[in-house]
Amino acid sequence: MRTLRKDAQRNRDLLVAAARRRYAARGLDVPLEDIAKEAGVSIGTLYNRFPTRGELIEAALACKVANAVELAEKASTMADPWEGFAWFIEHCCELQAADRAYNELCARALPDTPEIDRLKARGHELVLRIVGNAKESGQLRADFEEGDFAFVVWSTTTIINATAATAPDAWRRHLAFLLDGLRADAAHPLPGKALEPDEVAEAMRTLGG
Amino acid sequence: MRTLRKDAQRNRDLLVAAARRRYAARGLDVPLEDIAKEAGVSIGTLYNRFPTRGELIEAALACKVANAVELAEKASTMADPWEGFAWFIEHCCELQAADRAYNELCARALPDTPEIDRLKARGHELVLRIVGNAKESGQLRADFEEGDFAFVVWSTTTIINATAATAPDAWRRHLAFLLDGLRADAAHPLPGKALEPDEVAEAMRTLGG
DNA sequence: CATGAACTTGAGGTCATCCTCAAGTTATGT
DNA sequence: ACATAACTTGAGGATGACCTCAAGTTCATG
Repeated sequence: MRTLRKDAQRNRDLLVAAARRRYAARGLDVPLEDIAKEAGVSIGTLYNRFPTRGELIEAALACKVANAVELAEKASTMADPWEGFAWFIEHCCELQAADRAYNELCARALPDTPEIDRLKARGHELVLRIVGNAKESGQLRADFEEGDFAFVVWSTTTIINATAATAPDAWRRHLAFLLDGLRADAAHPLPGKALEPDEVAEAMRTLGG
Repeated sequence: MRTLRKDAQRNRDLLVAAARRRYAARGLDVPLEDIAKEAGVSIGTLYNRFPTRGELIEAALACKVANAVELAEKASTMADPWEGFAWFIEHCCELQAADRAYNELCARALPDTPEIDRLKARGHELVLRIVGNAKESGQLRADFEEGDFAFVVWSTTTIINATAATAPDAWRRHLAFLLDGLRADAAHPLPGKALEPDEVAEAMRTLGG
């Protein structure tokens, strides 16, 4: 990608910032014309910089994904593995609660750019480690698998959306119930088997379309 | 409501049946023209019978709500209170999994007609009883409240949507984790306090709009 | 400066869905 | 069988979002 002319770069920055604000407030389906207006730029300019919807979403939100990966980095090195596991989940949910766009992203897939792929691979690796540590320490139930992780996040998305306006911390209560069910000493036999990583990816694609 | 002319009644029935099919397959946002076409009737006729979107949704789906209330009736009289509680939740989730429209209804509010109000009141009463019984028997944790019930249902909606195509029973695994966390012997202290019934209603309104 | 390439602009074409209404059709009661 | 109220129809106006492009403007470079 060649470097942009100064005015073009400025407009691009304005657009990304505007997109972040509108996405956070109204979700990923906000009309593109709203974003252009918020940026103080014409709709044509938006299309010049971001020919497809996905490119703008990625420019606006890739940093949020990086953010989540940082959380995972930290969680994976915490002294108490259960604390690391629970802390990571809690902070993922906080990200969702703070930003409607991120909430929707948890249930849609981002476009596959090299940058996103790298983040995904790293996140994947870290989740494996976090889950593995917590199981080894005997605190996380042994039948919890990596594929169950997506469920934990998905399980709070509707709650967060529903209660954002009236009781923005309500999801914490639900999460506490669920975490209690994930402790080793709570375990009862499970029905079915966990999803494989590619099944999780496929499921996200389903939701997006 | 006066009785309809014979042809009008027939068209109404066709419309309701068509709406059920389209809603179940594609969700509540399916275009009205699709429903009219599926019913083999013009769009004008649809508007004659159902001047507002809500009226058609109600005509098509009130029976599903009645269905859920029947489940609650049965659950509330089951011999083992924990079984009743878990059985009811499981079957609510099955309803969601079988019908995309019902899934969406769990997170939107139905219009308030006398019929719906009656069902809601009865459902409310039965949930109180189911939860009360399970707590009294010492199987359900004592800090679970009626307002937490909505969370249990909401927690599966995204999972059900995401996995409907690829792993239609995956939600059962998640629900098993959560139920383990709801057993009395799993209880750890909870953050925050439960939602009041009016807060739940308000939250549903938020999601719908 | 001057010139061309890069960039911006917004009116307007396209599309999908919503909803209405004037004209035509059908059921129903006498 | 007839009159009339009830009903159906589908073309088309209204809306809102998408996306394009020809004309105008600004930047960067010699």
